[in-house]
Amino acid sequence: MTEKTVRVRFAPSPTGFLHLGSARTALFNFLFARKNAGKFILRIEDTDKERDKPEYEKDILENLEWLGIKHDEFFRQSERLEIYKKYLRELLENGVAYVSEESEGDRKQVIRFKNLGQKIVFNDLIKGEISFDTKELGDFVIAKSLDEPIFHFANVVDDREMGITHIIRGEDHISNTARQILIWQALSASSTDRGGELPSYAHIPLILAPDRAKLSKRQHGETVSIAFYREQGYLPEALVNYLALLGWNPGNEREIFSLAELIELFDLAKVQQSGAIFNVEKLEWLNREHLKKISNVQFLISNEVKKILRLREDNKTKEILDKIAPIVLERISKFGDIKEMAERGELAYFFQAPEYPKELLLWKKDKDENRTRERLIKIREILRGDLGGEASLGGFASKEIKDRLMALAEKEGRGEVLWPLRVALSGREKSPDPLALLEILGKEQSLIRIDKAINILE
RNA sequence: GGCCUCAUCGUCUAGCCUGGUCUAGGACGCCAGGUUCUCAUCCUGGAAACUCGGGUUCAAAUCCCGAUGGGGUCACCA
Repeated sequence: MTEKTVRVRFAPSPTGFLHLGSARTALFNFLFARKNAGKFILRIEDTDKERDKPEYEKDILENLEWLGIKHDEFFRQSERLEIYKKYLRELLENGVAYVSEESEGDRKQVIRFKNLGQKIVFNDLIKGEISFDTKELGDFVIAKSLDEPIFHFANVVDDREMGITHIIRGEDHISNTARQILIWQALSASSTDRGGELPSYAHIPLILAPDRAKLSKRQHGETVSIAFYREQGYLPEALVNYLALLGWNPGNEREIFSLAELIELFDLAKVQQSGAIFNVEKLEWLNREHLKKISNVQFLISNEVKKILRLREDNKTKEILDKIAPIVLERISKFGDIKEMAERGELAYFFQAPEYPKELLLWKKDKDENRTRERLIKIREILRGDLGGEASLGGFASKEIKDRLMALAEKEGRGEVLWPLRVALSGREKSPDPLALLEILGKEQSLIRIDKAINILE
């Protein structure tokens, strides 16, 4: 049996930014095409002169590319008006369509499809058998004029012309399917040049907002657009992974996938039948998982920190950036979180000595200023290498230094020693552990900050 | 409202087709405990679901019917 080459299309209209739902539709089409060694066609359905905007098309193209969803062929309906006109004429000549005089609407004449009102049954790859009685559709409009086809018509003509074998789209199109099949059949009967079997349909469930309604720009704002997540600093691979998992799963418990792995595993039969609520928390988790996987994550984090803190490019800065990148990685789920860290003051102290109130130095279980000061002095002695005259043993923040600090902490109480040390170094009640801080700041800077703390307690 | 469609933890889901192995598994989130002081990470544990009602059957989350509930769609938009 020779199977026809799989050809699928993603057909957005440039009336808005690429949003979560359409991106997932594009993704499923793309995965299906790649999995089956077929072609993925991108077709811009810009037949609505009033609402289409070039910047929306640009946004769709850019974000699809960002996600890694590459098309094999590209079309724009506004450039194919002659083709629709040809078919329109043909249907008119055959009496399948007719020019109708209108009393309502903004045209006095439109082209309507002569609907015989038959029953349409099709087998949806995801939903199963679906049947419609097309009687209630009436003679629907297929074009405003010979030069202005509307969606249903242009869409079907192109699916025929482009040899589409599988139509994978959102289930909000289910009710459009009946009239599109009607048009398809009419075209099949009248045109001589292109035959073509009716494509298979696969209507995928919708992505829902937390209120269970279909995601829409109007109701749910900018959080529905891909660009929004891109700006927040999510990884495209995480978004692709999450979108794929919304309504599809491989049938086992695995959840982390690269695009290549998704292509390998994708199967329409495993697509869900009911809508799925978009959950940012799971996306954030997935993004964290992907952050851990990408090789240049430390470099990217360093750059981001440098940019946000407006740091100079010197060796010392670079050294610190390299050291804090892993620490930042542990605390973010997306690159955008770095900015928030900076705003909360969780970054600046790495690069300049912090200001803090004296009370912060005091550990909750021992608020005595003198004892705290004495402990800091002991810490200073250890760091200087003043204790026992063995300063030459190892470098700064070496195992010896750490062992001594911990020995002191064991003796005096961990919180009693480590808390004031951390505050002295970071000026904050929440930070990485003080030993790590010592390593990042270096001997000189650490001692400056400890001296400062000792002075504050004087 | 008509038509179409769907229904397992709060959320994403496995299991359903080919009934028994399901006292229903995993993940996110949440809660508790642990890991050198705080935070983060990590580890361990925990709470949490088969919408309801009939039927078929020795046996139903799984098959059938109905109810209820959710969603979609009803343009000279796509």
